[in-house]
Amino acid sequence: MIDFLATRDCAVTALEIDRELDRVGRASVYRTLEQLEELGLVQRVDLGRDSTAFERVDPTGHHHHHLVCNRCGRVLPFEDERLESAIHEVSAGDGFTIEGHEVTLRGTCDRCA
Amino acid sequence: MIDFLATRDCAVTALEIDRELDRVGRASVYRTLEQLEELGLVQRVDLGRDSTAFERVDPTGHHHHHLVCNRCGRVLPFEDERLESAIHEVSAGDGFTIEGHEVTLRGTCDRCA
DNA sequence: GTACTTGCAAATACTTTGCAGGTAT
DNA sequence: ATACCTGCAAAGTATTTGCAAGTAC
Repeated sequence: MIDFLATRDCAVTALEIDRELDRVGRASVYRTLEQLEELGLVQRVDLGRDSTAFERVDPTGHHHHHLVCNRCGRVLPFEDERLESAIHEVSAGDGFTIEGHEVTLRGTCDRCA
Repeated sequence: MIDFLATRDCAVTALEIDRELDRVGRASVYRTLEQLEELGLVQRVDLGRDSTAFERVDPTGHHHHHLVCNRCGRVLPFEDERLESAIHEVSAGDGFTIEGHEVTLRGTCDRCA
């Protein structure tokens, strides 16, 4: 299963993994994802679909965000340097310590337009 | 229930609404939220908690994003003009038409620090 | 009356947990 | 044998749907 996740750069849901890997039970999928998340190798991304998606964390710190199609649910990755720096300069104030961020853009993809 | 939502500026989950309003059944809460969402009066916000949260949409177009505490799950609103403009300039390319966006910052709140 | 809305209960979907059996040391 | 990992099945939680009863017109 680890190998399978390694082949996917972008978000995959727990059920997708379970569906594609016949030899692995659902329980193990969830348990493994939980462990990988604790180790910081995998990250939970909430895309508003029926089930939660996960994706591997790039060890170089490089990361992307997601475009989600409102019609078909397709998820596409994107990157934007300006957006990243704007986020890093957000001062939350109030003693809130920011540790991570997540950006989701919603709209209509080329196939559904 | 509409009145109840009107009093809350920031994200509330369907179950919180159900819990606080004794006279209203769960089913009606979900059905009403669905209708309000279609009318554009309420917006679904996915904060990675167990259940999906909703919040009312400000008719002036003014809106905020969320800080979510990784330890206690508390949700705080924030706004940032620079962040908004950076998002509006993201060109998705690939024929993807952006209709909305959602930003979630995760970290530790003052109470949990 | 008809049309629409409600709440309850049942159904469905996703996720977690208990447990028995298997593997590795 | 002990410690750990697995899958299955059962339990738990969130959400949706069917339906009968209630309200509005």
